[in-house]
Amino acid sequence: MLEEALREINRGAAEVIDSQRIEKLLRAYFDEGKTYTVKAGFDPTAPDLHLGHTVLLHKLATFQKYGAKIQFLIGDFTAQIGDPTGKSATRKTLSAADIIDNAKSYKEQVFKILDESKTEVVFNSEWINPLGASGMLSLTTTYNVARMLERDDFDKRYKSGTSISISEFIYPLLQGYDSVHLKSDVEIGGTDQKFNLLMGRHLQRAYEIGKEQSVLMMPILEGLDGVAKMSKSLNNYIGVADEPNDMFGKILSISDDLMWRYYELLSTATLDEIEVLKNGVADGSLHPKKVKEDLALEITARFHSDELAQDAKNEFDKVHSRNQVPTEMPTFSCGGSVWIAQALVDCNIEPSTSQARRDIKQGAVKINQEKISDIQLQLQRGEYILQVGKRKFAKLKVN
RNA sequence: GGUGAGAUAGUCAAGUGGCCAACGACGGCAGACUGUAAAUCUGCUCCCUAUGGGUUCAGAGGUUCGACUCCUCUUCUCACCA
Repeated sequence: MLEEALREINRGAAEVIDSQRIEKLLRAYFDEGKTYTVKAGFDPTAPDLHLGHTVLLHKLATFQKYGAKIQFLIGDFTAQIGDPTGKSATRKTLSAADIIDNAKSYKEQVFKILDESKTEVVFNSEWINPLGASGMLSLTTTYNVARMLERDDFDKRYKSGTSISISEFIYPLLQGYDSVHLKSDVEIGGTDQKFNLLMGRHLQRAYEIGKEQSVLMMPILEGLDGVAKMSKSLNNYIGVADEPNDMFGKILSISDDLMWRYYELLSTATLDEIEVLKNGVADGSLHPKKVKEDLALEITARFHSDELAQDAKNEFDKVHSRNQVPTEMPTFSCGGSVWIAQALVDCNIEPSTSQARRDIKQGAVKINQEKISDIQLQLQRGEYILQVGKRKFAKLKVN
């Protein structure tokens, strides 16, 4: 039991600092039922979560399974500064109203993964505000500029003469101070957070609270391309708010290699179960597509429902395996006869008539399932199902 | 503050008076093959009812029959010096 817990907790982790302490905490839980605390901080600046963000949530859920109380920290105070991690320029600050809004949408999503009864949601302004000038001052005496500048991002900016505001030096200190106040036993975060996470240990020592948190770092999840990190700006993400059909389709489109990565970091299947799947695929008794479908179903169901996930799968099979037309698609109408290229643009499935022409030439455009090749084609009165490529559909009524 | 280098399509990066809507790479889209896989191969990749036209190469002027390429100023980036 203890061994299994350890394996699941270390699953996918990039680095663990002071894992012996984690083992002790688990032992105390199994032997005496003692609980412990695991902290994870979230910056309420990004309200639209994607699966990359949920990697940490899953890890927290695993901890909950093994006796942890989660301190889900919303960095409402620190968000006013902006985490300098990985940034090459000073961030602009957020208004208090924005922060509250973002925090709210966070909570709606988070409990699809976490057990609410074992989670405490806390805001760090609660203890940072009362700190006052003197509290802040004594916090700054625990560290020095030279060591702060050891950080890669600060170092680069310093050397290149890019501005670093003093408040950005304060950020890691405050994040670390959160751990002092919360007396966290463990803190988890992404590998990019290493410096800030270690600051928690440093400050817990400096403030002599009698423990030093263990730190568990999770890797940054790769996006749909399997190479770059998942991010909205790279448009290789799966948003937790994506429609079931999109979510299912996106997951099924990842490569088989990446699928295992997603299993490791995003599935609730145990390591043993995953091992069985891997062996099955390796010896040919399991089709990789089936395995991927199960993953897509699991994840889609988590953010929607079993039923909607199943619907998404059926829809997917219909459109892609049986080459039929989707049940629902955006519908447009227009009057008179329409030039096909213009119609495709009007239905939002082509960005320009130039692009539409190219696609028609390449045989990528279908009307009512029939490939067309005539660029000059005029659509007369009637109802048409327009299709570009494999996944762009629209219905057009010409009156 | 001084000197030098540079700003080109989604990104990187050629082009240094006409052959440039602009080489190439990546990305993206599409086709073939499939499991909507991945890998691979092929085509396309500013806009416009198009064997033609229009707007582009940081911005504003200028030289020229003609400029992304030359000149002037502006803005911004980078390197070295102080």
